[in-house]
Amino acid sequence: MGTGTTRKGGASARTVRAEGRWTRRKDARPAELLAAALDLFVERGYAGTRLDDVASRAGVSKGTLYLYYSSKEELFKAVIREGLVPVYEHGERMVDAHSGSAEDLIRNLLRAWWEMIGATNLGGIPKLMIAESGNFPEVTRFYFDEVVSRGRKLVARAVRLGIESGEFRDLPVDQIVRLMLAPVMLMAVWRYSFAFCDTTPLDPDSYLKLHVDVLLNGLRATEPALA
Amino acid sequence: MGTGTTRKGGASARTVRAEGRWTRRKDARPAELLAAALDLFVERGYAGTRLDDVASRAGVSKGTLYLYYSSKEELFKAVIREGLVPVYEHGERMVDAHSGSAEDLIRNLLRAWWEMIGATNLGGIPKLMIAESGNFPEVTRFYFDEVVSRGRKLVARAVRLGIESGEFRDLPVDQIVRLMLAPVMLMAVWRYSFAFCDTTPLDPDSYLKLHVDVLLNGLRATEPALA
Amino acid sequence: MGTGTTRKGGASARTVRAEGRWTRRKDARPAELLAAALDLFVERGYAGTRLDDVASRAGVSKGTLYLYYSSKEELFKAVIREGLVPVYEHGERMVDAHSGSAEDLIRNLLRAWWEMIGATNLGGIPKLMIAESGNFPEVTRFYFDEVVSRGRKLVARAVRLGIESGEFRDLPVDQIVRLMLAPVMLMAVWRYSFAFCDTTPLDPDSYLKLHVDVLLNGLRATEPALA
Amino acid sequence: MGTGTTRKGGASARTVRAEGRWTRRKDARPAELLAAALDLFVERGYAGTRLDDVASRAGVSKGTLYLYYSSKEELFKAVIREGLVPVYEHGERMVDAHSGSAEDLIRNLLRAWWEMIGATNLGGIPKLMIAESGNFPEVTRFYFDEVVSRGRKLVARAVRLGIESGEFRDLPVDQIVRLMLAPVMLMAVWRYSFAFCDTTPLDPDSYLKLHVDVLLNGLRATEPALA
DNA sequence: TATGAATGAGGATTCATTCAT
DNA sequence: TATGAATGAATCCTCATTCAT
Repeated sequence: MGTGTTRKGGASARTVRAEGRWTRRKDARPAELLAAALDLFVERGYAGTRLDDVASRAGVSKGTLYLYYSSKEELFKAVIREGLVPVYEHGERMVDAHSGSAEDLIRNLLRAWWEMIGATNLGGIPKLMIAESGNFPEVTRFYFDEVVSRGRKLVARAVRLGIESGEFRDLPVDQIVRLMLAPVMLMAVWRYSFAFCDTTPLDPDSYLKLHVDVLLNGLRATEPALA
Repeated sequence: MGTGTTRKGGASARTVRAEGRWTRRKDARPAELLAAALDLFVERGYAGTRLDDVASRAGVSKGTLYLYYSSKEELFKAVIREGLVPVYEHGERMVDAHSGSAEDLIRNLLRAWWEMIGATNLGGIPKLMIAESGNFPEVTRFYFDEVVSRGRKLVARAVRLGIESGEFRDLPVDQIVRLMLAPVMLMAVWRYSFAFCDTTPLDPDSYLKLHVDVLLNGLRATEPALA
Repeated sequence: MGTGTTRKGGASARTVRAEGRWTRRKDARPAELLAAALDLFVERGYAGTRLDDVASRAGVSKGTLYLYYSSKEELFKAVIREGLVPVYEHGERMVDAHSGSAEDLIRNLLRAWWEMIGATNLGGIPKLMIAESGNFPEVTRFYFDEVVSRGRKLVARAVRLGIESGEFRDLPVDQIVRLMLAPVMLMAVWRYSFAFCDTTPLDPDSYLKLHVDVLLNGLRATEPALA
Repeated sequence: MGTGTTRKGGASARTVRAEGRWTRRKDARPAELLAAALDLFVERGYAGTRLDDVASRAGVSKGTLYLYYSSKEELFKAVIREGLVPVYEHGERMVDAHSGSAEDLIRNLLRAWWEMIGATNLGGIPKLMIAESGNFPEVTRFYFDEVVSRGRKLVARAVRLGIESGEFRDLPVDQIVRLMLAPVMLMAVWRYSFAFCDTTPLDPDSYLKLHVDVLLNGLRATEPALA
């Protein structure tokens, strides 16, 4: 998987002779391993995943794993650490760069989250982290600080913008943030848990749209009749 | 451990049911076992839970577990099966008996869910089921059919009531149902995953109140400005 | 092995019904396991010994070992700890009780050491400890303090007796002690290392006799020529 | 490590042997490798020593080891084979060349053994061989024949000289030989096992002197009073 | 019904060995 | 000649399950 696509980027292929096959391989390995591990951890949980399976899904032998990660736990930590943080860094730049209505910003944020995380296999990480929180308190704390908290802060900035500009009513920001995130987060979790049972599956786009519409409508300040 | 004292309380039950002196005990055991198993499964996951620990938490020996459940998997299934179904039966009777506004019904349903499930240790079951869905497809299907689907239907009836009565706008019911459930469900999952990291914890009551307020406000039909 | 002989002690066999078969078994287990472990550790070294082999030599399964010793290292420690210490306690009582010439005491001590340790399979412990000293510093220290040091002190008391009574010349005691112990110790080590190569094996009794004769003769005070 | 300096000394050897520029190096490698291997084998035992560590201590990569020794076992054999044999050849020439009293010869032999073996890191070989005798019977036999037996024969010649010349009593030679060797041998073994625990360490020179004094005194023929 | 000793299959981890470069 | 990435057999250890009492 990763190998094929990587090779496409012919630019680097030009230097193949200089780097040697192994060099290219060695550089690609960690990413391949993490991808395989993520898939299996999400599907079967930490304990239910055999390193043998991770290895063979990544197309290497069991021993090779240990050249890159010194234990199953380290592999798990790497999956969590390397997973979402980069995406959130992107998100922060997005908010920094924004100019326009809070409403637009929120729409964009939630949509971006879905597109970059929820709809990709990174979306399995929240489920994984929920499942294993009890067994890895330190990793959980890392995830909470680096992902959950940052995500909340991101959205909180947008909400505060809206309140300050008068777009939204003045409601407790941290609660609003949770209300905003819950449906998207849960939809991601759902994909990796109950989706296969669900005979009336959701269309993510329209669900997302409805969520934002209803929520923003509920928040809107221009609502004299309802107060 | 708790066994001795429990037996005491069985004195009256013994005469009432006119059964052998072990009957009360026999009935009580599974409940104790299931409670212990639920707690541990939720905390550590299925694979991470040792039957030894379940047994000692329930105050019995490991062998005794096998008198009641023929395998770890059966114990797990029982935890799921006996857990939420009775509560949902209660919920159905609640909707059947309701007369009044859809708004009130929804308020009552969500509050009842929280009080009977979210705030008790039954609230761990959704987390557990999410975590183990990949390893137990059949149990997951059972849970989905008997719990998730029923819950959705329950809420769907209330939403439809509101639409029919003109309280709510005419929006896709199944999506609205999900929007309604997501925050409460996630709050329950949170209690068993990230809560211990969260330095700004939520007050469930005010959060629930806000959720219903904002959501119902967003749904309200009297909203000419938004069309 | 241990089982059969244990059963002989009919006195305890009388209470068999009361104790049950397992009880007797359970009590005997640690000793059986330690005996098997000692033999194999001595023969193959720590790393070269598989717990599987220890178990099957003791007539139990691999898992049973772990009911008594929580790891291979703990088993090793137990082998060392339970091995020689009791014998040395016996030796100390021997010196305490002694009255007579220092020469006799030394003869008795060395002979007793050989009979109780060197000639039994406890004699493998010094070899084992020498071989593994680098890998288990703490155990080595324990062994040194509880066995080596005590043994030296024991013999030192006897030597000092002889010097004080005028039987021996006044020579550095700690060096004399080492000279006294070296041949017996090495003979024990030899049994578990090179003995199988040695086509001219030693008769321990006559060797021991010669050692004591030559050594005591060398120490003797009535040696005008050497002063 | 030592490589650079060693290479320097090879300048003349290169021209003498008229071989490729790597020849000197090629010859040097095994010595470096054997030295590294000896140190680690002695410290940790055969099984406890990783070839990775041997390689890095010798300053080469793991693969390089295999250019010189086809397996770990071959490396071990080489360590034993190349270790003491040359020294014993030297010892034999020493006895051949000797003229003088048996007493002097024995003093010289034991002192030479200590200086060339016991006090150097070759002294670890006896410990190593004791520890691994059970796992390498063939190597043990080699060692026994080429080292132990030769050493005994060497000393036996000296003892017989003394008996024939009337210096010593007529006692069983093979046992006397063992008595002679035991303290020095054990002192060497000690350095690599319990020395680090020993708070009252031995001065090898005075110990050796005392040993020879007491032993030879014990052997002396002019002892009418003691018979 | 209750116990807990015993079992052994399963999986994480290590490390000697190979081999493409 | 030298490297070090890759391999997989070997072994420790865990824990669900059994069964004699």
